Amino acid sequence: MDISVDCVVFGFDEKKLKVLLIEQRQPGKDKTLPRLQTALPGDLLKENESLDGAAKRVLRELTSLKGIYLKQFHTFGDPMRVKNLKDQDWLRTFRAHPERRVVTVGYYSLVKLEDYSPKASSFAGKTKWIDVYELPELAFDHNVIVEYALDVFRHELIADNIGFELLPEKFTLSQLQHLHEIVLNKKLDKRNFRKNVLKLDQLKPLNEKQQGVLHKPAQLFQFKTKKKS
Amino acid sequence: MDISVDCVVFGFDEKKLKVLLIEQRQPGKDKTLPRLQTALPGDLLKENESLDGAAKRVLRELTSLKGIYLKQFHTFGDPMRVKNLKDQDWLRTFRAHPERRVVTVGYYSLVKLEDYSPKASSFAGKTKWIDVYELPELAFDHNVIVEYALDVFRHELIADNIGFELLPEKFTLSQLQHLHEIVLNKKLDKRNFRKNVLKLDQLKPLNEKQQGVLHKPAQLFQFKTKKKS
DNA sequence: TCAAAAGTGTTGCATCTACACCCATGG
DNA sequence: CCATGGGTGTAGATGCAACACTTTTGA
Repeated sequence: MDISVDCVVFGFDEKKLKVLLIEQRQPGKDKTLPRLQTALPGDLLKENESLDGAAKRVLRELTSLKGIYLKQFHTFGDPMRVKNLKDQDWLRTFRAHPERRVVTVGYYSLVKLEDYSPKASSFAGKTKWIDVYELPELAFDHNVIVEYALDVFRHELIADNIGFELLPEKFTLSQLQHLHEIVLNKKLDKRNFRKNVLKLDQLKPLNEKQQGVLHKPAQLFQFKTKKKS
Repeated sequence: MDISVDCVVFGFDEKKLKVLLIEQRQPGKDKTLPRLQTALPGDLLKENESLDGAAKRVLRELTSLKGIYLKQFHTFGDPMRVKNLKDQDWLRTFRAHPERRVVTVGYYSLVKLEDYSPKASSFAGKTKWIDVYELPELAFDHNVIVEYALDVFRHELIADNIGFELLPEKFTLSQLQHLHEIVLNKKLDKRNFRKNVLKLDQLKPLNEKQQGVLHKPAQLFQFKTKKKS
């Protein structure tokens, strides 16, 4: 039995909440056409690696960012989760033991898109940001895993206001609010949102304003400091 | 690499919050004295078993109760978690591959003590209920696992009022309140507690009162119905 | 009649929601 | 000077915490 980690990497581009996916053209075998496989980044756990370590490694292979928000949220162990035909065909192209059962530990991660640049080196396939609300069919049970991650993320966004993990280093309150609105899928009141988020005392106003916008430039803020939970 | 599940089974006896543990005398090897090993119930995942299935099986082997509250809460994968000496000695007494690394998926469970009766058949060792606030040193990282479980349980007790899962079928509001007080480790106001818990509309008052108590007998309640989350 | 826990409402305070107008900037 | 989003305060409603006395039963 194998163990893997899969990472649901969320990013935010001012309009959409996105998930980082790996797209790979599956070589056509015999008469069948090549299929496009889309999957979460993940990998088998190495012999001397912790779970968190494996998740970090997977992230490092995707991007060179450090200090990214990363959290284990659930473990998926259906005995059949990697057994269906198209997934098996695909696994055979790169796994030593494609037929083995795999239990996977799900992590979700929040990255600042402004800093993100894909690392070409690793992950043979191409990485792609895809709107979380418009996901294609993914490999294995990865659609389920993303839904689960999103669910947990929403709860933690409300409870811990971790939204700024998805925004640039310096951001405006409107950006933060838009993010919340998209993740939670509902409109929020501007004045109330600002009161609430400022009361949490996690944001530091900067002596700096937005530049080059065609309206009144907004105050920029910065995330104060890691909070202990 | 192996995968196991470990179950943190909580029970409540009107005074204390307890955890069900397995106690086994570890045969002394050579000159050393026999040691007492205390551990969470758990087992390796079988080839065709889901994680939830394995957790249920472990529970079934402890007790004949069905329909018990059971929830996955975290997965523990430190590469060294089963490697220390005393744990290795013990593992050698019953594991086919004691040296193998084990990643374990933690479940916690709530059982009604009134219905509980230990199943002698399985788990060679003896089962024991131990106060969660006075745990001895447990095998592996089981102390950490219990702490984690307790933490999650507290949050879910507040959020979902799952307390009645630990009480007899019929219970009084005072019993429920005492349970909350012990789990959360703080005193609660009687009137407010009753208002709150009744507002949730999960309890059905019965046409029945406590019997044989030397004070005004209390109204009995029953948990209404499984709520969907 | 005593002891022991059951049961019950109200008030003040804090929090949340709903809501509309002026401001600063770039074009 | 116009368009665009930025920024701000309040009143009313709601929710929550604090608090004390009467009731019922068994002994």
